[in-house]
Amino acid sequence: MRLEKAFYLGDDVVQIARDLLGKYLYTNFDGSITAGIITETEAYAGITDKASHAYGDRRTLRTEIMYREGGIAYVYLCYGMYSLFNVVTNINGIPHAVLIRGIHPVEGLEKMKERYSQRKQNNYSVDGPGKLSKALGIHYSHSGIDLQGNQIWIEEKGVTVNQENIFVSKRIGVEYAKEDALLPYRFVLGNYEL
DNA sequence: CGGCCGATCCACT
DNA sequence: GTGGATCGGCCGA
Repeated sequence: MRLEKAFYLGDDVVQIARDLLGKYLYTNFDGSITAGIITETEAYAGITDKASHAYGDRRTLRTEIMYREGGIAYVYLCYGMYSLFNVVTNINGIPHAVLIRGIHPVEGLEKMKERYSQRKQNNYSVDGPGKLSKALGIHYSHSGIDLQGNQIWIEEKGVTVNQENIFVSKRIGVEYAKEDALLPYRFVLGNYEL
């Protein structure tokens, strides 16, 4: 079952980040479907969050995507070579987003491998926001696309997530955000049952 | 227009 | 543990 629009419109981005664990992230690019179970997320809480690109109500061509109604992708280029995939949440005008940091591949493994063909080591792990975007064929040019469409979408497929198996921590790589860097907005899924 | 820097990853010591 | 790759976005002038 594809997640309905309402899932993305909630105003608690931290809870949504937690709820996305165990969901299936699908893509359909260049003729192939690839998918993975979401295992790691981070919440970015808009204009009051110093780690967010929208901190201080910074409206630019790039961040404008996050201000739109929830249920679309926000993808941006990081360190000049990595596309990082986020899910936009909340109503129009509030720039909340959830960064997907890790997945467990479940479908289209050969295609993912192909996208990694230039890598020297045979390591198909997709723990890491840059790596999973590459494996799934997500590019920063895809920023703004609708998650109800046929290119990127998320499904609930009955994975049982026990709250005790969710590890909570501060977010990665946001030291510049000072005190907000310490917020417990990162969620990692340990064991789960299909 | 110039310059700085990043929600990363990999190779190498 | 460390540094290089690599470039769009953002800011200040």
